[in-house]
Amino acid sequence: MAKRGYHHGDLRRALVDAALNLIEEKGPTGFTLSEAAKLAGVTPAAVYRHFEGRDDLIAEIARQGFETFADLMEYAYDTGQPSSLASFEATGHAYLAFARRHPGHYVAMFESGISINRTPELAQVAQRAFGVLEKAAAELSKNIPPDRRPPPQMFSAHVWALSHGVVELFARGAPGTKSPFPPEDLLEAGIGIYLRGLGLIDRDE
Amino acid sequence: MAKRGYHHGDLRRALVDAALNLIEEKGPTGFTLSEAAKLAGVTPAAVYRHFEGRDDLIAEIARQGFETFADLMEYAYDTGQPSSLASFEATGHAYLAFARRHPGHYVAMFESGISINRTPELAQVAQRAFGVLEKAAAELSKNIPPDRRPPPQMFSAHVWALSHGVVELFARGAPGTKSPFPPEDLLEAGIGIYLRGLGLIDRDE
DNA sequence: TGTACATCAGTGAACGCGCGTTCACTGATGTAC
DNA sequence: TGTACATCAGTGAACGCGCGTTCACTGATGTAC
Repeated sequence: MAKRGYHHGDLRRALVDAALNLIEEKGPTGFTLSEAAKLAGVTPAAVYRHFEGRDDLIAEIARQGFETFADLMEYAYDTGQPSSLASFEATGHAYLAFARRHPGHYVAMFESGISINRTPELAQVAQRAFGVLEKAAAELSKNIPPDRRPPPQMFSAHVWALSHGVVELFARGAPGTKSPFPPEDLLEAGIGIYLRGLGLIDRDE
Repeated sequence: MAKRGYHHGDLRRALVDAALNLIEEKGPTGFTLSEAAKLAGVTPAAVYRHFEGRDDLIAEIARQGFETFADLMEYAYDTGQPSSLASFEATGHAYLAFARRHPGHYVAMFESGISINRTPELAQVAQRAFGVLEKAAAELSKNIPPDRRPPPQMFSAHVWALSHGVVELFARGAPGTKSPFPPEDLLEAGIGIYLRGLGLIDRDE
């Protein structure tokens, strides 16, 4: 058995894990401080030794989520280099992969209602994540003739919106809104068509 | 003053309006039955004369929302006829216009957690709305050579996802996630690039 | 037109519940000597 | 090695709150005669 600290060992982490499970199961609304504490085998009051309160716990989950998210995006970007096209496509895949593999984090980040500017630390790590997408978009856009080149921020926004929409509508157990296509295929095809529209992929490719 | 019914006149409608205002202001979480009743100038218990409970009230709001949404989509579609391209683009605009003009309805429909299959009536009206988009996509796709034509359901899914993503990320007062572009422009440009990618708009147009 | 009656929308009090948060405390762990 | 002490993570009881929902009721409105 791993070394334990004072009493519980690593309650902070245990609370984060418990809260993640609850968020995954019941959505951001279904999560309560008390239940997370109970899941971690601890009194609700104990939570206050590690977090300022409910919102602080959610914010910490979001922060960890953005951290992982940014790492994945950066890794994907590097994987695609030196091709700016491959890098761009890889970040798109990474987005969806993150949402699938870390649904609780994703919810805490985008649906929990906590502000991305809640703390400077949170804002910074979120910016790191989005920065990767923007960088990939900026480099890719250099391949477009200047006269028909949309602002790179615009087209990273497009990819982000498409990815987010696919996640929300089709990648979740969202009741009643099922697609006949796997979300991965849907997103990949969508980005492919989009890039063709920008003239970045050959029409017959 | 308009004719009043028994006591309140039209409490059912007043409750829906009150709930809509609350949802717009505070999100789906912030809405409570008691507060909606209070806003309508009535005791919480009175709500049960008109709705089975909290969820039933939300579902009714979603139903009305889908009704309006479907009407707008159909109107937009008709406006674009006989050009399938114009019809398709018009439904895209209608999507965003609806989300902007009826934010409370939009939230009740897509973010409240109520299932689209809660009642057959709700499922039916939702299907009517999405059916317009699918029809527009199907007609448009006839202009694409069969060998490079993606399934029309796929491409209505793309437009839906892009629209939803733009709404969620950029069209709302979502804290911290602002785009330097108006959501309308963002969506229009995105759909334009996408249609170019499908070969439905000339590259130089 | 006036009276007696039926209807039923809305009242007001009450309920049980779980929430987030506070507080003085306890007792296991780590540390100094 | 053993003892006295300090630390502080977690306890347990309590709080005030607003929630959704129920119930017997009341009294304004509509209707029959």
